[in-house]
Amino acid sequence: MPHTLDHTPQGSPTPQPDSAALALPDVHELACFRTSPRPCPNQQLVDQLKPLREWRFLQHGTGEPEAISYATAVSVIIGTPFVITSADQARALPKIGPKLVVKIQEYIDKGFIQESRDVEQLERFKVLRLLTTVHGVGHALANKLYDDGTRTLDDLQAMLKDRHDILRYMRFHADLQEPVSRTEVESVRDFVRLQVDKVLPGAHLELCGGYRRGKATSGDIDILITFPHQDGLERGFLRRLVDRLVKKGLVPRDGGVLSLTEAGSSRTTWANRRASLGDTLDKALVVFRHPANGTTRTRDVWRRVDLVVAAWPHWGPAVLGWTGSTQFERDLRRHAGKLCRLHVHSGGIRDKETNEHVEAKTERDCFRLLKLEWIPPHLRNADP
DNA sequence: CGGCAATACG
DNA sequence: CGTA
DNA sequence: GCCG
Repeated sequence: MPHTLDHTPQGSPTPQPDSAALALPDVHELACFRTSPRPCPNQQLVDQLKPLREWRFLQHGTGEPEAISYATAVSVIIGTPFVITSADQARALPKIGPKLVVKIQEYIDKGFIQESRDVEQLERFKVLRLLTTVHGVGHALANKLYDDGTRTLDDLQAMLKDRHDILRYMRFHADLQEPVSRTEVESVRDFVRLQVDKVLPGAHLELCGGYRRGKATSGDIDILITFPHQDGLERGFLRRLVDRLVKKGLVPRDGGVLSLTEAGSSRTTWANRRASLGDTLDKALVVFRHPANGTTRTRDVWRRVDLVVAAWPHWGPAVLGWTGSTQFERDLRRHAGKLCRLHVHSGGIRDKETNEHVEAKTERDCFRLLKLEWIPPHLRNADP
């Protein structure tokens, strides 16, 4: 059983008060067995390790071992419910090996990590971070551009004269870098809901992503849509919604739709072979015009919105998958594959053997299927 | 030394 | 390769 | 980078 809220009173009931090794709770290696609040007890340490993690992401990409190792290590520290005050305590944590122990020791001694400060000063680090803020520019292209001399966003636009998608996107880039407050996220959802209801009434909208995890601000806005108890109504809905948003001027016709995939619709409108293999979600990544309101917004602003339409029988996995955080999802799927012989993805849960879909209408159904204790969204902040 | 979450789409 |  |  996981440590739910293990208040370990530091002292009295311990047999040997002289021992430095007071009974501290074990920290599970998987984020889906831990609670990950934000901020966490070791927030300052996490803040120090964050640039090192990002640096590896920028150099190698998010899927490479060099990056994953740091992501998992930082995630473990986030999920550690006590303040780490010694190298021994660090060494006892899963995924924390010799290299990380040295870094943590340095932090305990000095309150900072020199390599972290050095990385933040690196020209290459700063520029890669800047370039990858552009939609469509990942670590590979960013590194190539840097090697070719790119240092600013103007440089980038000069270098990518043939990438019309990226050039069109740049018109909105400055707005899209601004953090979005929770109240603004809710306002955008209300604007979207208005249009959703006109396309087809009866939809249920749910804000996911960082917002649902309780973050004070969000980078983009994840809106999940379903039609409760009405399997099938969602087919073709997203295209009609996006068409309407474009016609209304809420999404720029020229470059406002970054991508539109209709995996769920195209597959099921074709024949009635539902629930067999990999139902997927329809999703649209758009640039959304959030109209001025005269008070908090004196002008229209552009916001990144992800619209995701899920069929009602797969609502649970959809909400679970789009709530995150990234590390929480990784560990969840690792656990599912390792112990439950289940395939988990945002479009559904399947038995690895029979390949059959397992119904999960709610998020709690997913936790139950995976034999996990419920972890509320605000304790799934397993990434810095 | 192999594995590290997942995978469709453009 | 880049994105969620 | 860490683990089995």
